[in-house]
Amino acid sequence: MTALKKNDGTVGKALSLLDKVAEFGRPVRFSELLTDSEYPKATLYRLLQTLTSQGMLGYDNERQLYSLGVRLVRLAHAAWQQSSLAPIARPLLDQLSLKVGETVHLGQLDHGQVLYVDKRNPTSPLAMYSGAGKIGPGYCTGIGKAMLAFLDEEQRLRLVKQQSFHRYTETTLVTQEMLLAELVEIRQQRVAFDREEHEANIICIAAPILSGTNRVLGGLSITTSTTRYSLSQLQQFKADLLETAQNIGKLAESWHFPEINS
Amino acid sequence: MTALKKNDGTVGKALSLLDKVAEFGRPVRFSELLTDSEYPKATLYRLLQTLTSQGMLGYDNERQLYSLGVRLVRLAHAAWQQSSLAPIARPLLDQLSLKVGETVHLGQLDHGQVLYVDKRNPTSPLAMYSGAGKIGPGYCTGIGKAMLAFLDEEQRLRLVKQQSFHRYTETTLVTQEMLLAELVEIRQQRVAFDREEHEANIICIAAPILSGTNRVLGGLSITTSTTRYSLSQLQQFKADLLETAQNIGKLAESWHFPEINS
DNA sequence: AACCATGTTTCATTATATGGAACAACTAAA
DNA sequence: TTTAGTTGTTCCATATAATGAAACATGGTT
Repeated sequence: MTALKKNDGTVGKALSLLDKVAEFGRPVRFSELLTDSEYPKATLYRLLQTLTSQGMLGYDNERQLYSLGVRLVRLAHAAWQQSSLAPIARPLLDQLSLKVGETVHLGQLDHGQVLYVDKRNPTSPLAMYSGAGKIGPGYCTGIGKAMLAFLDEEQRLRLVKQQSFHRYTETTLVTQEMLLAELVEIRQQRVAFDREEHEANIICIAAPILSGTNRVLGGLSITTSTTRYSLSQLQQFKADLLETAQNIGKLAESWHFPEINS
Repeated sequence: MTALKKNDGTVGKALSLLDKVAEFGRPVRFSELLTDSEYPKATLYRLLQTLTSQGMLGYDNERQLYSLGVRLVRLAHAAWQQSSLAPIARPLLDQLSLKVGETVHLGQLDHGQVLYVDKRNPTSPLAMYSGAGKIGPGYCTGIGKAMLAFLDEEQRLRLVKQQSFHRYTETTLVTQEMLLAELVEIRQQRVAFDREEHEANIICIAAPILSGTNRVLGGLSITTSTTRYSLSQLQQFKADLLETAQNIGKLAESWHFPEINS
């Protein structure tokens, strides 16, 4: 699941622990971490101590539970602002969502998966963080396939091999071959569809966001349900979707950072 | 500014680099980091390599710029969900904001500063992340003072000493003594006021969120401007504020984590 | 009182990080 | 074209920090 785990010394080990804690999805005991840890007790213990003292983990003394620390929230705010497409794309997302009246997602590639960095839901405005930071599979979401399709061949093959191919629904693509064939199709059409591949009744149309040099920067999708639109009816959004995606790409491209005074 | 920097070995150094990059607020060059770095070139270089390969930093090859990585956004989503008050408090914030018709903030303590983890703005529903993750000073915000006031004496003194006491406005409390005196008052009244101490024309009433054992879990505030309410009129929110804060505390307390099967 | 599970500390050994200096690659000036 | 000046990358002997087996606490259970 977690892509590469090359050895980056102590720092790598410490950071992998953060993922471990995140995986649990709840505060976790030392012993729980120990059981499926590759490190011996003392080592694990000191790593946790370090991370805790650094504020990357929180520790509840009474209950002896480790959880992800608030420092992460602070850092992520900065990360989101300075290195995601979200701040740039914000007004364009607003516009698109308003125009089509459906849910709009903005995503980026992260280790072959889709990291959602922003979302607009025209019916119910949502509280913050409810969408950003979530991840989804690359091989069975519209944004994921759109981004994979437009990578250069080497990267594309590498990331396709990394996919876990879990069969979520009947239409999920479950082999590398099926996915690769679909990606060819997507490159031709310039849009990807999610045909209830990840969740029943949920469909979407998605496009990649490309830089001037055709590097994949992210992906954009319009999501709806089969009770509202048929797959073929989604085609009607294609023009608006492509236009917005292209505009975001342009904006990101021209986003040269202020003065770099050395 | 950055509170404690005890030596936590290599991991500590690496993490402090993340803060450095975050401080810049924009993608940054190697040489920029080098100039105000306490580490020699080679060391800094390898730390950056490690962090980049770990996805904690992103690197733009063409422009040679480091930025905070997407992995942080993913981790932070988990952190926010599992270790902040926000998910628990969400419905109560909605309720309070709706009832009083003013902006509501939810914050937690982070190294003597206020880390805002959620926010409700009744007039303009905001996009995600626009508020969560931001930090504010502890000594001149309502939530900050409310939380400081209810810490045990040892912690309170320690954190008060850490404050930087910058004079934002005429009413900012700029000495430890003034702040400590104010904190006594706050403990008596059970609410704190921000009397335009951080920003002109912005006032708020705030209360701490306490556990059953009176540990400070966070703080809650109702913010408005002097054009809409006077300071004394803010009193009218006191009952609702205290009730909500208490309910959040209770909820958090009873939030015992599912099964901890070893 | 004896036992067991969980968490913490010690310390000799080993592996890793360190940083001065050399090396590239690229620009700007001579 | 040469020379000097940036900025980024690699080397390698040394110093430092991480390691982990085992001993030690601590608290709960029979």
